[in-house]
Amino acid sequence: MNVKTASVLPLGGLETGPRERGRDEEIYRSLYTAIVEHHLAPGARLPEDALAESFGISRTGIRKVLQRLAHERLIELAPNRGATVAQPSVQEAREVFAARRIVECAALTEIGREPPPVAALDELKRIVAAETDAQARGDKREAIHLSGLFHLRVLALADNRPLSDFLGQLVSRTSLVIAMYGTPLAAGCNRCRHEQLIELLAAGDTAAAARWMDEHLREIEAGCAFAESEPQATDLKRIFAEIAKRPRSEV
Amino acid sequence: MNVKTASVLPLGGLETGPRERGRDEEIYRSLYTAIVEHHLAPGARLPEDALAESFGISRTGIRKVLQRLAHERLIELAPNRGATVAQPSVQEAREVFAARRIVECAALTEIGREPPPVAALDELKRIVAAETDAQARGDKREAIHLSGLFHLRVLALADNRPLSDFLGQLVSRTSLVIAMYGTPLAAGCNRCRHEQLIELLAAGDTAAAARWMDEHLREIEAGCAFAESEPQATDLKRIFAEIAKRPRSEV
DNA sequence: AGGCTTGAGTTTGTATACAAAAGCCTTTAG
DNA sequence: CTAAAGGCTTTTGTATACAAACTCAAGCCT
Repeated sequence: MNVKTASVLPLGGLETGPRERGRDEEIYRSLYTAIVEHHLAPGARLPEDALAESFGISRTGIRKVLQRLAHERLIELAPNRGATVAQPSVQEAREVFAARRIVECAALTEIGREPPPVAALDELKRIVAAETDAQARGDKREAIHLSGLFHLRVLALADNRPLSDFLGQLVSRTSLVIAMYGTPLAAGCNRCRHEQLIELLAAGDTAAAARWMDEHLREIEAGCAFAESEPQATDLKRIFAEIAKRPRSEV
Repeated sequence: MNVKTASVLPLGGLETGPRERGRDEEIYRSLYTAIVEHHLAPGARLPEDALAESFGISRTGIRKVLQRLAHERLIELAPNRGATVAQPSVQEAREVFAARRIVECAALTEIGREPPPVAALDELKRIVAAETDAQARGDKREAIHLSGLFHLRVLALADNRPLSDFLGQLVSRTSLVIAMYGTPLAAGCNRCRHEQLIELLAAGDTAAAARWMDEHLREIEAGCAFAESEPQATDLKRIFAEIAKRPRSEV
């Protein structure tokens, strides 16, 4: 989609800007990934200077990205205090799950009674397969990512952009909630489950699909141990260097 | 809520910054109001220079506000082209209505079976009364504003912050849709309708309330004539001067 | 005569500089 | 030895300057 030039340059790049457009989109992507994949723990401070240096641009560019993340509630922006990775409270966590139940279930009952196109179902099957594979390899991060992607692609069946964007936010925040309150075993039981939903969708039984989704989300929520967590120090440069060199699973 | 100092200063203020916090919140509010109350037509250009001069701050502060509005999809931010008031396409308009149906109806069925607290119902009645009054005076802008507020306060019964924020965005965008496609008579039939919903809520009949809401939103959508509209030139300074001196209805 | 190119003027993109606020550490007095 | 106060450092807030990109229009070439 974007240019994806060879911007893995020495990171201490001499020239001020490689002039490729979508540079800040790339920076946003890096920070986003770092947060939802738990490379940055909730509560971690994000000083503008450090970020600017890490990405080789000035604070001006960083602030734009930070404000976008703040609007998506992935970070918190306190006046004169700067940015920190958001730490959703227990109440916020429950509200995120409640919102997901409402949106995802309602959208599922709204989609037409006839089964979705086979191409869409095939894509869902591919995601589940990749999810199975990731779990077999013990790659927890990829598994969480693919689980979120599955929910997103299911909602895409409703063909409603505002709703899809909103669920994207909720899925991201769910990732934060799991970072704070999630138990390791909670993410494990998704595999078989997601396959069940595909079957219900293929059969065109939207009512059953909605009921299934409600139960599924309640199980995930129940798998969280809502207790407090503590912040931890992080070194930003190492984290982003690792993210940059990782292969990217298609969005 | 915020300090609300006497910041109606001569507008050509000599000192660089009055130092009151919430200054850009106030600027955001002005722009937001100008857009949703149709003082700024869809497609109107919003040059940073002109806005900066109008509000007496530099472009830096304006850009922050502009990015927030862009994220809420009230304006569109084209690279190297600047900001314009969003012009939702017909498809986007329909998606906004569809999203509202899904969210508002589902939230209504989710709220507890017992009737809401009397204080909440009283507030809704007050809003409807103000709405009736505004329509009697022929104050179309206030009527639209109060109609949106009514929907927002109804959803507040679900007590879910993410959902409320999302509906806030959808209501704003509905205002834009009406600016582009709305027929003058469409907004007129809301009065009696809103009273009906209060009765259903008071009776605790959430299923009927959800059905009512679905039909209500479909009627509003049906009241729109989905055809094209043309941009128009605007003088920013006069618009914001008028908004600043207008009395503000709460929230 | 029409389309393409080139130029000025305008608007946005980005960096940097400076000022204000918050945090932290030292120092001092009780 | 503790606690409060003061300055010092770090970090953010804001403006401004300069560079790049786009718009629009006039002129030139085909």
